[in-house]
Amino acid sequence: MPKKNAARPKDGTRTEPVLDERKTSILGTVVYEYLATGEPVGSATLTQKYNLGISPATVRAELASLDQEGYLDQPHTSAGRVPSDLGYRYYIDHLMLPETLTQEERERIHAEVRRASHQLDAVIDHASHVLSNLTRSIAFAITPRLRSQVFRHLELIRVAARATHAVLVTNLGLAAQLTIESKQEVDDEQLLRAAQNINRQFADRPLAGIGLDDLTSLTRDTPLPDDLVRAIAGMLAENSEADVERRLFAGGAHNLLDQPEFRDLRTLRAILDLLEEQQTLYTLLRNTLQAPGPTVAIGRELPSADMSECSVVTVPYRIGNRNAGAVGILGPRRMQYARLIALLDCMAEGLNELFQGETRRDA
Amino acid sequence: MPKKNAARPKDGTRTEPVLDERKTSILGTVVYEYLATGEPVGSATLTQKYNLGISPATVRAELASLDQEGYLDQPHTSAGRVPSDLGYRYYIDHLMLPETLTQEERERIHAEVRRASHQLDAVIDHASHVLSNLTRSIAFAITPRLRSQVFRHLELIRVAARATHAVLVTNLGLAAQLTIESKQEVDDEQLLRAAQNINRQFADRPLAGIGLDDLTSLTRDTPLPDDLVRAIAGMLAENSEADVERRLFAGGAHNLLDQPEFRDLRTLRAILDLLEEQQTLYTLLRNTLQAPGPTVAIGRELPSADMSECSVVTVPYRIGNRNAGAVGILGPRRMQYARLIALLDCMAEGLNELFQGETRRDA
DNA sequence: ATTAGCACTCTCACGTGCCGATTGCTAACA
DNA sequence: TGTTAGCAATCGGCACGTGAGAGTGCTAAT
Repeated sequence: MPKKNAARPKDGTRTEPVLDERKTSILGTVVYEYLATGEPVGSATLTQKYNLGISPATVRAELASLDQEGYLDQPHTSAGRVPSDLGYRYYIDHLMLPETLTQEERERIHAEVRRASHQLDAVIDHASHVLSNLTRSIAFAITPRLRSQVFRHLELIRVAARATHAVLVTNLGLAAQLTIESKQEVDDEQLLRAAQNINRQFADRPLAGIGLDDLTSLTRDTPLPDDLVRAIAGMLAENSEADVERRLFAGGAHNLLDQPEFRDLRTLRAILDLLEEQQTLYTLLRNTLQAPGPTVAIGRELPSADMSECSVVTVPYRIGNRNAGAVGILGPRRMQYARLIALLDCMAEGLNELFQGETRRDA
Repeated sequence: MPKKNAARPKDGTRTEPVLDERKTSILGTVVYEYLATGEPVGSATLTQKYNLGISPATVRAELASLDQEGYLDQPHTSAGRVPSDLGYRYYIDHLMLPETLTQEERERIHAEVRRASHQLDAVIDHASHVLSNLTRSIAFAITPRLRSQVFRHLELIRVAARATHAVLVTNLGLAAQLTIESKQEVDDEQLLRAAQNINRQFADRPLAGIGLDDLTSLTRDTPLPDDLVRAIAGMLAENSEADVERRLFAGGAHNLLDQPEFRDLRTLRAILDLLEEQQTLYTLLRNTLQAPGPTVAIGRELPSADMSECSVVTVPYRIGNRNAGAVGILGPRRMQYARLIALLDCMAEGLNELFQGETRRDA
């Protein structure tokens, strides 16, 4: 048998193509069939529904081999085979045909994205809802990093002698909020003058270009406490220690109830916990933010053991040329990867266009 | 038998006390026992565990009577009795003993409320999380009405020729956002001057006292389009047509998975839908906002048929002397009403104190 | 190397029968 | 007349057994 392991380089590939042609074909068919039906696939089904040119017995031998190599799993002795994490991985990296949406679908998604276009939170929220309905999975998204936005206004509010509330408004209308505790006391007058200075100096400047130097020089004549200035700078630069976390939107849990994978209440509960806790999903999106395109994580590839029955597909969106945020979906491992990737890509593209417009208007 | 239907007036009472003493006693015992065990209550249990002074046969007769009058239900022929909506209602209105929390519990709750005290959204979010864990139910809450807060700053951002984004900052740090479409075009200069005027005029004024008159007189010399001014006024006055909806925080769905009532996936799904949709819960809280104390709605008393297996307890919280928002919990009808009411009361009290402090500081 | 045949294994659905819990009824009783 | 004891009847739930169906792995033949 000729081994056609063409070493086509591919982004995000984690497995080398090491299976011979026949194994490849059988693995691909098993995954395809299982994605379609949800039933474990046996040798009979394979030979009857697909023209493989070999007998069930041979298929069985190959299945046993793929099983042993870790690409397939067997729910129980007398059941067919089901793809393992590795099997899905191989399928996605080497076998899957990219799906293209119809023009109508693309336009509908783009139209949906534009609908709530004037409010940033609403855009991201709406996008995740649309995705959730479209994919019948959990969809989640984070708002753009501040550094991809343009400074508009900073409001400093004294909430207590040593506590200041900072509200940041950008070109996209986002109001990032942060409460800062300072060691020294501040009064309204100080805050007002500092805010005036900051606003005058930074008006319409991209946040990416504002550093601590700018701030300290600015507030030299309005002596705010050092730690307060540093916190404000941290907020603008979106440092991780300043916990100005971008908001995470997640929804669509009810879609999971349809999936047989979640009949088990324990896994369902784990996923609901995950949604409430937010941190895990947030980190997940943040980590894939620098990826050039869609990222897929399958089962135990995911950071939490609670998600071992799930897969996550994420894709970043851009503002201008800068990756700014990301959207993703969380569903059972048995998901229509090709279609979901296409949908997510389309959604990201819609967001890109939307934000492209926003920045152009400001440039 | 003497009928001691003392007509004690009570807030929120919807049923008259019409049952004789023995029926009352039996109904109360059934509810009490069912709340404790979750098992349908039969005549044997009642006579053995509680000293009623009558025989099982007599109890059976009374149970049958209460059943026929609608206070009790029977899951199936050979099962004990379970309280109906009406039964719970009667219990809550006439039989339930108010529960008082221990000093330690009260202080822990108050401490929790104060923990995230400097950011309004965080306060409400945190409160609902605490409640959710404490009650092992779904907890939800809405942020305070604008009219109970004090104007701090209004920022007007031009997002398109005919679209303006308004960000309102109050003494509590809340940034209400609203995108306004106007018929005429506006430019940055107009918006800037209008915002300056508004901010100068309204600084530190209670939002409750700001009306359309104030606004129109203000913007007379900075001619913004009429509809834009009206929209801003609507935003400040929090008119319903300006959909500056206060945010709803809801969480704790995973708690429901423990409850046997939600083993049925359909009802679970309905509740998850409800949480995502938000409008129903929002309206629920809004409608009970003017109540003087806790409000209980049981099963079919609730506005949605999907909640027929649930009960909701809500309680408003105040800023100063004004009802400003509300917190609530949603759980199975079989809930520890007395305890939950005490917890909610305590939580509301904590919020009251917190906000009382906020306003005093501003006054 | 491939294939047909076959025995084996395992799950699932279904039917059965029994147990326990509870009721409503009736007749006796205070 | 209200209360009680006794009793037959009803029903849900559980354990058990059984049989069908699906699919495998092995072996021997091609």
